[in-house]
Amino acid sequence: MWQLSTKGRYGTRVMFQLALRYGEGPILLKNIAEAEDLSTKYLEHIVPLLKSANLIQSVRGPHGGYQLSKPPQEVNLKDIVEVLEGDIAPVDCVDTPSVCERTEECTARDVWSLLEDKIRSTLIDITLQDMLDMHKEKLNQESN
Amino acid sequence: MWQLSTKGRYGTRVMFQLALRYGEGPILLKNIAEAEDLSTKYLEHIVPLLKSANLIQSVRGPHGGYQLSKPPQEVNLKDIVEVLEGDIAPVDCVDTPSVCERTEECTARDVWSLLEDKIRSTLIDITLQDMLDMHKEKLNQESN
DNA sequence: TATATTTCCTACAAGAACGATAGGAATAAA
DNA sequence: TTTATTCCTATCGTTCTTGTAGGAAATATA
Repeated sequence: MWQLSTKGRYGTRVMFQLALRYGEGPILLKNIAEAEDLSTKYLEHIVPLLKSANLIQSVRGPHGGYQLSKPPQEVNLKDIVEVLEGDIAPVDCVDTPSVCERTEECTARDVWSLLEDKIRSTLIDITLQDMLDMHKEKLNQESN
Repeated sequence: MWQLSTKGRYGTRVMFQLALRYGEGPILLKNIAEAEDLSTKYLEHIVPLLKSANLIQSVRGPHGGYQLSKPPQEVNLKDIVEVLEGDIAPVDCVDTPSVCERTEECTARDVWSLLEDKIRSTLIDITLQDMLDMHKEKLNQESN
């Protein structure tokens, strides 16, 4: 396929929820799961990826939870997707030429490389703050 | 994952080979497989997708094979990838809102939709003729 | 210190997708 | 009638996906 797995999809939504509540201290994973209608137990499987990339911090025990390591305007989607899904490139040979002997002569690889550049720059251009702004804009339009 | 399957990768390379030999009549699948170092038997599984989308035509029996339905400059990568991999969108809910009840309020979906637009326009912009040109350019550079 | 709360870690598992291989039917040229 | 080729269907092992489950470790609070 050509699609994000639940890691990428759910993980992004977790980051969005943490951005919504940035500055409020640690947020319970249970609350995030409820807000996004996801399984807490499954999120426990995904969240460590975000933590190991230092995108979020955790606090254990009562009053614990998760919070962003950096303010929303300093976190972009490329960072998030990359840690959740692996390389951005649509084919392995773009980032890891050694997987195929034909990489040098392969014109197909060249176009996938072009595509990767576009995807990467698009994702870099979107920060969590942008998502917050989009969210706020949506709420405003609803009330009109 | 977030990557093209062999359908998308091999299928694109088949289209490239057919573009290389456009106008020469039907090309044997066996020859394409050899040129791209792929399994003929496996390509037999992929090629029908291209045919059902009318991107290529087939001729059965001796002197048979496959050829492009349209000249290389009229075939773009979006057409190819879409028929091989399905929807271009990185998540189902962008093209098929009914898969999730949260589509209207979901800001994550909004950004995936932005991403789809970029991917789609990038792929539309690249034709098989562009790939032929890139290939030719490469050969020229080699000989210098 | 005891308890409750929360993250963290590991194992398990059903189902789907992936990446083929295999055999033969249908078609058509020579 | 033979041969070349596409076409169709079945099968198969492996990996990935999408979870569930149970408990260990850490820590705030009473």
